[in-house]
Amino acid sequence: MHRTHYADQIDAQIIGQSVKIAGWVHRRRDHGGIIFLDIRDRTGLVQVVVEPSTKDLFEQADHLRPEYVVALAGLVQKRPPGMVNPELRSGEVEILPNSLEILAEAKVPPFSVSDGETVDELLRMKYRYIDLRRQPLFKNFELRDRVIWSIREYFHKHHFIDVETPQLARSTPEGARDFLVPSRVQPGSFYALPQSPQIFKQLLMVAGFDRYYQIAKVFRDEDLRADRQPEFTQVDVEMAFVDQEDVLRSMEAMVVQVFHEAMGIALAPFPRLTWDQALERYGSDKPDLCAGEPLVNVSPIAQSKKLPVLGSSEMVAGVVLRRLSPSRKVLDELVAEAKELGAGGLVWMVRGQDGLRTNLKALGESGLELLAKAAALAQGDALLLVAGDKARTLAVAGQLRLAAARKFGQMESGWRFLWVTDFPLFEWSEDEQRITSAHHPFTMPKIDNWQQLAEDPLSLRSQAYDLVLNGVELASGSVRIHRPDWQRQVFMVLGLEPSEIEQKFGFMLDAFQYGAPPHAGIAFGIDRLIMLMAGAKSLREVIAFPKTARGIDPLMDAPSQVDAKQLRDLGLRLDGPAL
RNA sequence: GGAGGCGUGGUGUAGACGGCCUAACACGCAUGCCUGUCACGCAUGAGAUCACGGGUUCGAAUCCCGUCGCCUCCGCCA
Repeated sequence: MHRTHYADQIDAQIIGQSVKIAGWVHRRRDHGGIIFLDIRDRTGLVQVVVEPSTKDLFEQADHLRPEYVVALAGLVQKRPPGMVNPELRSGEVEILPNSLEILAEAKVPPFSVSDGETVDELLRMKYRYIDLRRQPLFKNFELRDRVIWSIREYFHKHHFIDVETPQLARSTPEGARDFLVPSRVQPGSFYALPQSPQIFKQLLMVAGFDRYYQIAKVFRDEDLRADRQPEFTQVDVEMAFVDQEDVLRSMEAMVVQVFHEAMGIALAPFPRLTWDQALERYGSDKPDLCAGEPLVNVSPIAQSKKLPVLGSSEMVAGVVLRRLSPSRKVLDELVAEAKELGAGGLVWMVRGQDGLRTNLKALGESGLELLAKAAALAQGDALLLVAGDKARTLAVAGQLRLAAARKFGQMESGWRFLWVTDFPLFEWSEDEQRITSAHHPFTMPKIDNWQQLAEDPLSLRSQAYDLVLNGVELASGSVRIHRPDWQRQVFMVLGLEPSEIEQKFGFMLDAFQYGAPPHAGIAFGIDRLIMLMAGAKSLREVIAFPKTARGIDPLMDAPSQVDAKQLRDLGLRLDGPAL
């Protein structure tokens, strides 16, 4: 072994001991007559002093450069009085070496490991192994490890069984675009990389596994975002003989444990909203509770009092700004922002020292007072009103609420979890001109009898639920359909032909005929959770080797072209601009 | 597919009003000096087709057009 101690184990406790350490040269401070080396390993730094009396060592130390890999043995000694560095965990001591071995030399790195300077992200990704040496990035992976460890511990403790499911699966309709893998053995056929282990885990329930979890890599061939990578990791869970309440409770307990164990944070119980409530109050199905109070629905007042302009709208939703006394200029900016978000306009009112100011005088004294009262406007408060059809108005008001909170620096910090339940079962796809599943086609409807399903499918709610943290969707799940006849009915509503159902889902319906227990599950986007816990702005900060916004891995230079023989083996011929 | 931002030595930035740019500053790098530093200090030096291509102009890092790359957002993401 090259090492007996890590840097963070070198401290005043072991003064006088001989130790061996190994790591990278972080910095060298050469005073001519004496050389200081900061040796770095993943735990931190330790200072090494090389004195000219040890001539060989001194000459070697003279040759060292940043990022050289070294191993050295020496004596831990107390630093001279006044020379303590309180910034370092090992700052009370230093190592006086008696041997020093250069294990590897290093080119000057393309960017500094030690200075913490912001570096172009493409360069960081190309030299990811160097970026990962930098403390801020490495810390994210320590956190990630603690989180994953805690998750596994929770599931193991609660009798869940970790099962791996195939990465080479079949393409299924619905959902995101699949990554396809051509089969050599079956020319002309393709596997699909899983968008989730959904069907497999349901089959495991049929198999009687009862409680399953997996930390699973999943793949979606869609455009990337700061919080979306083409491959990412899910904590995938499924439980048999449970209802929605059981899943929510168990998963909430899991998240509470993770925050406690990985970060020492005690979370409050998670509030819950139905999907309808979330939309009505926050204009979003993933409300950010950090962004101040809910929207105010003043439609009833506007309509019953037949207020000018607003009274004829289906929905009038208000964003309340407390104690900001916004200036005319700021209000004009908000009007512009609202229009950018898709509002026809924005009505504002501010309660100043001498009454209510507004950009819609037609409301009159009494109209203004009514609205101001509904929003409980005190002096300095402002109310921003968006009006129009319900869906659009709520969406715009919801975004305006977030934009305003950010603009005025009123985003609270904290961990504001929220369960959103009772999602719609279906939605109408304008694109495809057909009904699609809001969650996925295996979701149990919230209905009293199955006659309802075909009557007005778009009005139905489902036993589906999301976990939201600070406005970010963290997990999504549902109670599943476990009866083949019910499942068939849902497929029919989705417009699948019976032959198509047999071909694409026959195996699943078949399985359900052999005794399928009622079951429910959920999947967490674990990268997103860790991103939020780490305070990072992008998933790339918590994934070791991520891809750029255009799906490129600049380190390996993937994806790449392949040679003709590979294509021939697969029975593929390229067509189009790639050639 | 669409919109916006950015691209200047190895790194981070300044320069953007066209001529003061023969491109500046900090860090890094090289060489030398220095026995208590910890972002060591001091001195000297090397290092840039100003992303690429075209245009306007007597003259372009700077203005215009196009291309490429990175980032953000919309679409897309059951």
